Amino acid sequence: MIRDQIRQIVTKAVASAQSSGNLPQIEFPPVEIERPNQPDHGDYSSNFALLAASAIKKASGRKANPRQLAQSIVDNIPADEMVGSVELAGPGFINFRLNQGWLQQSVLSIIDQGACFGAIDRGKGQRWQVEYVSANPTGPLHYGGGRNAVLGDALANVLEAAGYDVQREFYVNDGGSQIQLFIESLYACYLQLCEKLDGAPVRNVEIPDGAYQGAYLHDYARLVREQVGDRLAHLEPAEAREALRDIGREIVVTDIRDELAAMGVTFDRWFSEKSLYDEGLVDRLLKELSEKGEVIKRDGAHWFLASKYPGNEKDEVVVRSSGAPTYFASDIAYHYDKFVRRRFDRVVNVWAVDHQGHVPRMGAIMRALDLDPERLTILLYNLVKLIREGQEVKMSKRSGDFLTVREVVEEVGPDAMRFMLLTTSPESGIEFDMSLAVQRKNENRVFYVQYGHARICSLLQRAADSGHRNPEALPEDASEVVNLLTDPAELALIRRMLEMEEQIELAVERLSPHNLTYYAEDLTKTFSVFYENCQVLHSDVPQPLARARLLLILAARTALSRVLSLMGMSAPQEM
RNA sequence: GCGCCAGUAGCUCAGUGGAUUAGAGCGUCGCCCUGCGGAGGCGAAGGUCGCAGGUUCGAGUCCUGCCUGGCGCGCCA
Repeated sequence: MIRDQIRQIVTKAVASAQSSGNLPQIEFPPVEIERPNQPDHGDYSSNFALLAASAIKKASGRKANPRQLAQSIVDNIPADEMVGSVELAGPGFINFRLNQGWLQQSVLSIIDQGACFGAIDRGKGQRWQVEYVSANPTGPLHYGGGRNAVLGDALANVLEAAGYDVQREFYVNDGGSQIQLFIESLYACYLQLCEKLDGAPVRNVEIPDGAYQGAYLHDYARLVREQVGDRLAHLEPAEAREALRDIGREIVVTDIRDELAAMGVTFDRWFSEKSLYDEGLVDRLLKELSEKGEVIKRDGAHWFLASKYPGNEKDEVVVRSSGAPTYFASDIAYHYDKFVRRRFDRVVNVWAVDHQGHVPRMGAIMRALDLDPERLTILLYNLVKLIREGQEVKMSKRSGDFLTVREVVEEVGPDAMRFMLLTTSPESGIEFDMSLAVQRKNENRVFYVQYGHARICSLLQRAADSGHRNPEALPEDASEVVNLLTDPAELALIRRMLEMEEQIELAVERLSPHNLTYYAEDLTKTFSVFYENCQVLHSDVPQPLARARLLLILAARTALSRVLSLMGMSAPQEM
């Protein structure tokens, strides 16, 4: 990465300045390289001399002049093909400018990297898991789950680009009371349907409090009937429910899977909570934790003594006095499975902010299992407010009448949905304006970016039609040709594209890929300026320059489609 | 009451490894089409970065207190 290389250069220069006696032999803070806001300040800049001055003052009590320190560092920076100039500026900043020839050649490197452009090796093959969505399998996804899906998926993409070995997982809560309630609700619905259509026996099934009652249940009931006819209506209720458990689970999980697939989100594994009970892992771990004194019996229930761990104020029930385990019991087994059995180095769980209360106790689980809590990160995201025609779209949760992910995707399209739900940092709320998302106008940022890509494709197509050879098969003189790219707009575009690695690193470092949406816009904007200033296919443009510019826009297409794919969006050839 | 998060331009939001003059998009007001997709480009106006202290040579960024809004504090998930 460019910034790392600059950091290396400065670090080495500091070391040689120290050994030649121009800098004192004290412990200096690590060299930081930043990107200045002002173009005048170069492409990269280091404030090291300012930090060094205060370090010297602290160590020796002597005042040091940061400008002089900077000068002795600059004096020790050797020539480098990547660096065009090194300047000393202001109170002691060291500003770097990239070499023009090096920038020009990097166009070829971008084309060469293709779909992998910007990949870095930060992860070094570490095994990470991103667990996201994990909505209760009791109905279609609430639109809010769309943000979870987009965030988790983009995060997984960006982690892969940064060299991590990533597994994407959906945890299916099919072991608890909610799925039970769902099955009973579905059973009641199914009985009504069979009674009506098949004249099946009338059964008075008790519908429990809080039963699910959304309209989708009727659709599911129809699916059940298509599969097994009215057979279940003739069984004893207990038997029927047992049979319906698997069928109902399969129907709802398939529904959720299809919804997510419609927005381009897929998983490597759908992990069943129930399987943790079936194989006895939950019981085993509860027993072990009891033996270790982490779980005790009190007031008829079994409690995990979370309060002895930092950040936890209360203990947590793992088995109710009724004998039914809570979700917390399976959470213990689930995380044991993730870290001990499957040996993930790190796990990120993506949760909506209303689950924030559970975060501390996850840390307690990790400690109780003798695992480093740092290996588990809970990524919380804020809620989504849907706006349509300037009005908030109100939901009635009581009747199960809410907008689903599927409906939002159908209304605005998967790309607009993904982009919009990715634009803010996770901890900020989102006002998702659906009316805006469908507008084919420039105030819609999604269209702006995709339009840029389509424009590039159109240009390349025109070039091919007018007899230019395909620039993707790099001509032999390519490295000479790109030296013709000297227009400020051309160089600005190259610089912008070269930010890709840093953007990927940033998204990974903060575990929040929203910066990609801004980068995509900047990239598109920089291309548009080039497009406005520099003709490609025009009789006035000499052949060699036209060829150079075709290589440049091919690189731009590579970069733009890369960032779109990291966000999980399509890169349309035409619109 | 306690905890977490947010408060930056008219609107929606970036920026939170402290650093040279605080950004973008939209909106508003001006420009630019006998040129590759005008779904574009250029420019202007617009901000005491919630308030008050503190640390620092330097704070939107770190610390403390307060105000406002959202969320969370069950043998629910």
